[in-house]
Amino acid sequence: MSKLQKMSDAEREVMQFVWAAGRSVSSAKLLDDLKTINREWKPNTVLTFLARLIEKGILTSVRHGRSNEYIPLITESEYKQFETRTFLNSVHDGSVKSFITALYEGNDLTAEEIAELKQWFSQKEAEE
Amino acid sequence: MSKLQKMSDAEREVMQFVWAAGRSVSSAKLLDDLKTINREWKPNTVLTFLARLIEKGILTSVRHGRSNEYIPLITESEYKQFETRTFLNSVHDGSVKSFITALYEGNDLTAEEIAELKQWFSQKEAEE
DNA sequence: TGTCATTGTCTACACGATGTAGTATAATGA
DNA sequence: TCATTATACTACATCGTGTAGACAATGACA
Repeated sequence: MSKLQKMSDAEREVMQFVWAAGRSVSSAKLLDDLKTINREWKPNTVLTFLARLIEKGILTSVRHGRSNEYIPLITESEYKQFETRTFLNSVHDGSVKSFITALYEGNDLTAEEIAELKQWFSQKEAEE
Repeated sequence: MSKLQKMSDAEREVMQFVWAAGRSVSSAKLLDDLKTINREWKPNTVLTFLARLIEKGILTSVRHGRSNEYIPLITESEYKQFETRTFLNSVHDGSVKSFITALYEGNDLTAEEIAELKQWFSQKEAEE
């Protein structure tokens, strides 16, 4: 419940798999999927993460027989929006330009990225 | 010392005043400046933040008589670069476009911002 | 030159988040 | 009904953070 809070790193890793699984996912499948990356998490550990994701307003679950089905309450994209806006406000006073400038000054923008973004902005502006 | 770590919120507030003060600043002036915003920090509390900023590789100090002079080791701009890059990697897999897209989809970009950024990119591209 | 006031460093502590997982409980199928 | 099994509850150490007291060093002044 409550307002939508930030995920921890481990929670984020788990959520990535939930989102990847589609509309909903059983814990069995999730546990299984998680084995593919070799995180040595005990099942209970993952269940704790899931419980916390529920507390944080990111997930919900429905009982299905004796196991749970987990269902995202928000999309990955929505979550990224949330994190992005929060970050922008705290570090860049809400200014996207300050953000871009920071990257540019750190030589963190390649010519390709610049071109790609320029393109993107032109298109969006045209759409207005 | 060490690698340059993230500041906490309170540390960030203090650092803002250090940066604003110019090349270096005495604790006396800093304490004084901080009084202007009404943070009810005891002097020792601020001193703790300063000590931690030193540990985190963001500040250094020189003894000057019986008081300290605090000197930033990095500029505000450099620090923002660091935070920005870290954030981009953790939330957007390093992709600036993913970042911009998130803002756009959240309706967090005004037409003005788009225009401004488009402009900015055109110019940068031209400079290449 | 010894004492005091000032400023800094060290130490402490409570609280919340996080990673980690054991134990208790409830539901199901045999 | 009872063993199985997946979930919920509880625990706990560690770390970051805000907060600040106690103790130490050092100039300044009598």
